[in-house]
Amino acid sequence: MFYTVGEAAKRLGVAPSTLRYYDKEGLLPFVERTDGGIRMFKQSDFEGLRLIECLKKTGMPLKDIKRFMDLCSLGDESISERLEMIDRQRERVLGQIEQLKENLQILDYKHWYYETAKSAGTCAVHATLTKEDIPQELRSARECLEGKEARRVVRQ
Amino acid sequence: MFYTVGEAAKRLGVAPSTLRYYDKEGLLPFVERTDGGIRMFKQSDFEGLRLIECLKKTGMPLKDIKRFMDLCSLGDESISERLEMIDRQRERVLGQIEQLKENLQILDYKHWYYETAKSAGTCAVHATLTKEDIPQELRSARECLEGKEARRVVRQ
DNA sequence: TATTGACTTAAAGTTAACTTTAAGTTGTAG
DNA sequence: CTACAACTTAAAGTTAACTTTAAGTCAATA
Repeated sequence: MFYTVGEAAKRLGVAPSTLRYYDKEGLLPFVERTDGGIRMFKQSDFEGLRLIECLKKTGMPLKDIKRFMDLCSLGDESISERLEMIDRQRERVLGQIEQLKENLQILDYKHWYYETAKSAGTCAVHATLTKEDIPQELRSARECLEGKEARRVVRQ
Repeated sequence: MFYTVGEAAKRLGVAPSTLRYYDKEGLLPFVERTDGGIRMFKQSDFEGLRLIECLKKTGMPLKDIKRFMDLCSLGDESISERLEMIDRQRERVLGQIEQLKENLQILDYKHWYYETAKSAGTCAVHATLTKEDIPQELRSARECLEGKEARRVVRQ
């Protein structure tokens, strides 16, 4: 069972032009053609496409994804290097999640800030509040916004 | 105590040209100038800059950040709308974290895949493995890669 | 007061990742 | 066999977010 570029694109939720572009950039060396030159996406091609999707959604640039695909074409010689690329990407994703969680805390603080201001009818209410009025779990985000430098305690 | 654009940029870990660009785009309406036209970043400006950083790192486009800054300039009238923007961004971040976690599972599966192939010296080893050989927690990621459509069971 | 490094702006250049356009080809349905 | 929708490529266009360049100004130090 085969898919044309349009059908494959629909199944993946991307534009056909995107798949053609990826192919042109060398990300899809596994896609075969009819004698007439029409791309035929096989069932097994979607595994590669889903990995590309995964790498792209975790921020890997297309040229690095191409590098990975090139390694795949090299066969068993390149297993270690592919593993290294995967591991580096895993580390990056862990870092991204951490950073998003930190930024989420700032947004949580801002949510509280504007909820409070909305109730009071004015942002000026925050001048009347003390540290203790800030919900416990939002205080560190508040300090981050205040721009307290992460202090490094150095003892000699 | 004031900072020039270069000092502020260093403190924030960005290029001075970036801050000038943000200013030109209207993201920094709060930054004042000397008579000679030199930007003077005050301590309190850094709170705005850190919020911009937060919104940017969570994927908000600059034009939306500008919109938020414009709302801030409007004063208490715009509290509700600012709250809505913050809440929408929080939702987006929660979604981003979820998506990263899903993609992390795929990378975890690929890590196992290549670790196993590396030990065996060939990717062909995976043809000899059954579902049961795949670590429990990696099976759903594997199925995702295989591209099983999320099946909707419709009973009449 | 002269030097000098950091500042200013406007405008052009860069990069990634597509998307669109134009001109032509393929392959299926009637 | 013809029509027509969907395919093909190459090349140009788009967008966001900067960065670089060029020409000039500011302000702290010798």
